[in-house]
Amino acid sequence: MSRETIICTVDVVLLSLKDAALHVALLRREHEPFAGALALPGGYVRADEDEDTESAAARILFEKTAIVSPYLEQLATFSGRARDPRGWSISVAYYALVPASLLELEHHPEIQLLAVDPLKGLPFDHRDIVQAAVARVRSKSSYSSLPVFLCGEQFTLPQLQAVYEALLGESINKVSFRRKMDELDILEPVQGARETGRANRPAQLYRLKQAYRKLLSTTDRAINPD
Amino acid sequence: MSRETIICTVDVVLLSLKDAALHVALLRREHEPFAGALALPGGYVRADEDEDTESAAARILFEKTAIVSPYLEQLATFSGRARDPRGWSISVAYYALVPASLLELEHHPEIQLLAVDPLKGLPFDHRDIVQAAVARVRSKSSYSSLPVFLCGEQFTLPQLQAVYEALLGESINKVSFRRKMDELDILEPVQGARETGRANRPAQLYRLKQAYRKLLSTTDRAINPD
DNA sequence: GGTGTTAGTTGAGAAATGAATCTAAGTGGC
DNA sequence: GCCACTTAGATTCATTTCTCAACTAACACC
Repeated sequence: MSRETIICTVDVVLLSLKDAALHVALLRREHEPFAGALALPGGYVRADEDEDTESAAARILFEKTAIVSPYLEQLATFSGRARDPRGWSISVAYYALVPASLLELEHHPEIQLLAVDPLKGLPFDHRDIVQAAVARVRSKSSYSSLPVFLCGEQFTLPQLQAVYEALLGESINKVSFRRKMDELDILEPVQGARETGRANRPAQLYRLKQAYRKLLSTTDRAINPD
Repeated sequence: MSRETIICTVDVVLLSLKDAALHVALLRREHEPFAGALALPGGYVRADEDEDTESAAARILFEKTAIVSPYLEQLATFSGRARDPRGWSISVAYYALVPASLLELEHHPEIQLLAVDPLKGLPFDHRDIVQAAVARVRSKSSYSSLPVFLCGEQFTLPQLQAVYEALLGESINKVSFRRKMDELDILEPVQGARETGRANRPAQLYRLKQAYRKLLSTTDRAINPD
């Protein structure tokens, strides 16, 4: 290996909300180092197969979890000698947001969901990577529409507010929240659809407007992490 | 070259303010491809020499321009087949902010400063990278202390406000600006030091508080691009 | 000492925010 | 069928925050 040639990997931080707390999806490693340990899904970037690192991330996430995330964004690149016992390495980290319904245990028995808050015991620098992803998601949550990707296809405003509150760790004023959602102008009511099965007034169901449903290009989003 | 082995480079977007407009520092390429064209300073990451990609960026910036930037932050990683005629490649991009005084032409004759606003004719995907850096700087300018790194060691509040206004492209209310600076609590007046040499009331000189003068760690900043 | 120019502060009016209240729309008890 | 209960969603209004303009301050120059 020439001195300018390097092994490049990607790691994916797959986040979801469970019991009103952020959880990260981890898999048991099959190979050394750290065989048997819980770690982020990751793998090698293949210049001959992958269009770029984002498609490498999507490929690896799908190969390892069979999940196609509606939101996948580049987080940062981690490099150095300390992060892997085998020596200097580089990894482009991505983070993905999926609704809890996509991670139901019966369909994905290999995925372990771990709360991100007291997070410990991860191999490599995966704890740093997860914390970076969590910080980014929480930071963007205060002024963007990011959290809608943690909800399912359709959701009510009270549900969405609860998601924001879980991420930000504080309660939000109902009027302010609805005003902000109105300003963002990214939601549309699902005509005629209301919540069902509760013993009180059912809430209006909303969904992301079509224009925001498909992913923006990676660079657009990586650049304006806000 | 095995299929999982890749050439990894870094590119540095060195930004400064000249004539109230953002400019990017470019160098003439010595080698093919695009020999002779103006391009971002960049080079190979060397696993045997560089601690990580950030120190690679600092090393390359210094080797090519003799500049040590007080602010250097990871921007994003660009990859794919289209960005380099030689084939699939990957580059970790960093951006740096320096005061105009550090770029005076007599000391750096090899550096060409180009306004970032109508930016065209750059090789590779360097235009995308510069635009990403500019978008990031502008975006962070609205709520952070980033722009102080475009000023010199000491500066007055009216000078700093002019820098913010140049970046944001709009005028800022004087009271709001001073209130925000006060809240940020990152500046301290230089005792006894005031602006000199103008025919009116001289302004108080300020500087970044010591705690903010040294760089934070890359990951800290890359994670919270806000 | 007066004048012009820019620094920095003050205060009134406008706008945004947030807590409490009120009305609406369902279910279930009786 | 009517009433009580619960939660959705709108409204009200006090409070805070922002904005603009005017005002005072400090210097150089004439």
